[in-house]
Amino acid sequence: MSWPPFPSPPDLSGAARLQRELVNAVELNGDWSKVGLLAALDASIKRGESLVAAAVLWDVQNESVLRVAVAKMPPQKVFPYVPGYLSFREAPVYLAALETLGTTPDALLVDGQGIAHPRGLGVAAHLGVHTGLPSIGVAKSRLFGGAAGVLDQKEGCAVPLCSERALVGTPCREGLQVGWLFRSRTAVKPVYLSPGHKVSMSETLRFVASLPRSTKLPEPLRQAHLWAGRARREGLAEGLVFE
DNA sequence: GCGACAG
DNA sequence: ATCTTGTCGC
Repeated sequence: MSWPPFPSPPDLSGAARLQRELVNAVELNGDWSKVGLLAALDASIKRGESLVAAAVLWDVQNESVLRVAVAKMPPQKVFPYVPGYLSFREAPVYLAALETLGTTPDALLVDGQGIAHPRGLGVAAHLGVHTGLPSIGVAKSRLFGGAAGVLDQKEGCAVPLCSERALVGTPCREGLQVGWLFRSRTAVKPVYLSPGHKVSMSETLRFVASLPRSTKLPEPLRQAHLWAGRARREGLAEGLVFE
């Protein structure tokens, strides 16, 4: 559970170059039926303050939180938020939180896009390729792709999220599926699911739909969101903050 | 030039 | 992402 440091490009063109290079390493297949340990990742930040990340180790079988780790990164070291480049901002602190967890999970569930990204490499896909771990992205809003059809209001329903244009240098043509629009709760805004790494399109939906959820976010991510916010507001120290 | 734009 | 009051529904 020790990974290389996460690269921090000097500018956006350098970041885009890295994304176009790493997108070729993304693997869109894999069986998640035996994923027992899941790590859910989310971050919280307030202007001028540190970026705080929470990694929640989730027991898939028992649907419970096993452990929670918190990591922080000083504002000066935090890459600016630019749509399309979120991984350079959040992945470094996610990596630190994962190391603190002390256990390598079987897979990652990340707050953000997987391959449903302008260059095919959202934060979930990037983190998956960097760590070699299977990953799925769950985003609360759209970055790339359009819904193929009308999404039913009923919870559990889904419609494909398809590419609005071809992505040069990749097999992605216009119209190719890049994820799912998933209604986690009846009459609630849907979430955008997309494969990150080592997972197929169908497994992405099957796995997320199998997770318990009381709100639009699957429970592991909701917990990560709560802990990240709590850690930031209450100034919790870095390290294991639960179990 | 204009609109879109994860967190 | 963050902040915020009221409001609606189970």
